[in-house]
Amino acid sequence: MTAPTNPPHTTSANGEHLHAPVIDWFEDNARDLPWRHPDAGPWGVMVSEFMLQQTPVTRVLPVYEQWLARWPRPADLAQDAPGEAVRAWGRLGYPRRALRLHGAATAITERHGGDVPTDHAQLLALPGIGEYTAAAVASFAYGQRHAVLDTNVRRVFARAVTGVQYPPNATTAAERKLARALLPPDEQTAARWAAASMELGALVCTAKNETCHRCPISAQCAWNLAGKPDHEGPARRAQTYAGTDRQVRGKLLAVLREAAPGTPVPQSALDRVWHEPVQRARALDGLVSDGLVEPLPDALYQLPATRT
DNA sequence: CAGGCGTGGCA
DNA sequence: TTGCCAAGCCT
Repeated sequence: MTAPTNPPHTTSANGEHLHAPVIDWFEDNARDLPWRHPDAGPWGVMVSEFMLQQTPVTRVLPVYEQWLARWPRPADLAQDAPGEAVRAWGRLGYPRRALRLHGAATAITERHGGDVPTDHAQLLALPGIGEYTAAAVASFAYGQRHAVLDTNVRRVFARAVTGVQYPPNATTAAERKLARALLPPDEQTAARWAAASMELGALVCTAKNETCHRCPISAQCAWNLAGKPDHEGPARRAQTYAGTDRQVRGKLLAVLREAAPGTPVPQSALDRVWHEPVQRARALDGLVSDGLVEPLPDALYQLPATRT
């Protein structure tokens, strides 16, 4: 008994047995995404993170390329009207992200000399950047050691470590604690681990139709070893869309996006997108109060031209 | 902290 | 066809 083998209940405490296989797998299987290129820079990483919030990679790719070509630095975006950001956002969805990205670019220009801040707390203070995005930018763009806990990583941890099919609906303190505990001590390794564990969740350990035979840690996965039991408990509440204000907002904004810059749209054109006047008015009011639409005299509307 | 917030692809 | 899902944030 000279070799100090770990007691079984502590072998996964720090995740050492997971780091190397997942990172090695990542070396061979990472997608070649533009924001992973060195020339993308922190701004490219940040733009990609905004766009990837709840939106699939395939839809982000073309918009990302156009965005970076048009606004290669934060100051370039800050100089333009917020409505131009909303217009360029296209059909990515959740257009308030475009407004917040514009606001973040403005703050970076005014407060950080035009450079994406390196500090997690300063990133977190920017509009549209929450716990996940702050950690992602700090880790992916600057190689720092942070727990990057997105839906992919949460699912990987739920299965590999906790042994359940799906993580809780909302991120828990226990998950954050686990993510920190699993973080490799070395900064550079931690950054690789963050990207690798996320990619594993995106490509192999997916929500549906996971492909465990391609997983580098299937032999150590608690969920797999338990026979992949089905999720217990209430299903995630399905998000409805048809007939909601969200759908009406989307239709209204689509009309305004398609109008040429500097060409306001008459209310009558907006009225055609939805038959029910009360909901239509409520949706338009919501867009205005969100700053996504700017009302003008004479019942005209446009994407926001004034910087705030 | 539960709910609001877009959009499109796929099974 | 309908339901589910996709690198969250904000209030």
